[in-house]
Amino acid sequence: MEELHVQITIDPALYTRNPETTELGRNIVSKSIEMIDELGFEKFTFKKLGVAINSNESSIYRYFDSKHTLLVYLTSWYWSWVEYKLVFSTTNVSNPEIKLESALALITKDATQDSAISYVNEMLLHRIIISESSKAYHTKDVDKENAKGYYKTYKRVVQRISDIVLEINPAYAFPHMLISTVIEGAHHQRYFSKHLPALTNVEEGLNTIEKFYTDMVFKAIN
Amino acid sequence: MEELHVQITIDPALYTRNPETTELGRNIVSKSIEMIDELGFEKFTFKKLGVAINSNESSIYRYFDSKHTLLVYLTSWYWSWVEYKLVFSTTNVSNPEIKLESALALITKDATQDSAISYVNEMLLHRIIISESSKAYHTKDVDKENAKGYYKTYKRVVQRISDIVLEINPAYAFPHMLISTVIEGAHHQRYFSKHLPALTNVEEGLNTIEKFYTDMVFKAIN
DNA sequence: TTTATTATAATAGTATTACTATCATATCTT
DNA sequence: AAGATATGATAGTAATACTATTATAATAAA
Repeated sequence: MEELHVQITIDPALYTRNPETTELGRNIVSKSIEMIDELGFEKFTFKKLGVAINSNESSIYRYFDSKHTLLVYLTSWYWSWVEYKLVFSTTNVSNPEIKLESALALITKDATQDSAISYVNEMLLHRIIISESSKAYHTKDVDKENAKGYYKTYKRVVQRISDIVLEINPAYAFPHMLISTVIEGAHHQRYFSKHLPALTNVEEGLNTIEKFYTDMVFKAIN
Repeated sequence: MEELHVQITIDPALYTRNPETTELGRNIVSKSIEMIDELGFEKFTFKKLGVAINSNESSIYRYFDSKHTLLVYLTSWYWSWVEYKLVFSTTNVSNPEIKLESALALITKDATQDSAISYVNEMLLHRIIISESSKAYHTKDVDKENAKGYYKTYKRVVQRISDIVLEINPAYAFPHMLISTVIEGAHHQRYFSKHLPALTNVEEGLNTIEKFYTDMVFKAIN
């Protein structure tokens, strides 16, 4: 994929100062992605991040009011980016089967190097989504946060792909279930293939995950 | 389900003193299930647990060497219990399709009140599994912990159901992927239906989750 | 029954975390 | 050059996830 002019808009509820607009903000986002990938979310702290970017813990708190909202911000960023690619690859495609196929490829494929936005390493971000993103909504505060719109980009992506499913089969009753199963499933399988291979049947270099879920979806909706 | 004599054996790697064998141990397990369900895993602490059971934080540490291993212990307990029910409901059934159907019902159905073991509230435990269990293996130490056998009960359940799949279709290439997708998917859908309904299509009292995944599995393997 | 063993309780302590508050300084705008 | 705003530095707090030590209570062995 070439250098694209992507406009990724994140809900202001997810930050106190918009990190896109300043050097420090972009450093925070950029380095936090690297560090969460490296340390895992639990061992990642704003203090360590401050040291790593030669800034101060207190300055980071001016952008994000908690470690948790930063994680939600990053997942939201990821889904915005997926949404952008989804729209890009499906508009002007009239055949809904083909649209669905590229949508499924997008959500099940392994991360590829991208450089749509200079300060975000999309490959690392994808890895974070796989190993850490479920922590974003497995909180006691989900309902409150959902009401504030924290997860709406994710929901919108699911909605868009569900709509393609309905174009193919308007009578299909479970499009959202099906698509969220594929999304979460693809993440799990990729995680399992690396860490708990007994739970999967992934073979290197064969696109097993993509094929498995594409097959599953088309069988389910017909 | 009636009162059953269930023998649930947990790997000694998951505790330092076996909680089954003492009153205090059983209290720890019992109350921790209630408290994790109520507070969520993050806000649950050994100190609060100590207060709740009129015991001391330090005493709890003699049974479990961390909050994290307690969670792994509980998930292992859950999978042992599922395994027991699985074996119970599938042995002496010759038709593999029927076996698979009851296996799928077991892993996708809503929690029912059970009382196989007095000090474990299986319904609450099931709720914990749905909202917290993914935190058990989404750690930077997965590989180390997997090597120690922390997740083997879960893997064994997946293996057993995969074997039934292979009885039906010996040529099917992705049984583990399929079954772990169903297990994780069913948990997610149940969580989504409660907290993020835009991601699902569950309707009250219609067994949507069970039907959806049963249909999915049989379509996938044929 | 005394003794030895073991389990539990009580207390204290530690490094770290996830913040908040305050104030000084640097930078940018008007 | 003045005012506004962003950042940095420092300090502080309550809580967390433990560890270590010592005392006491309950149980088992001699």
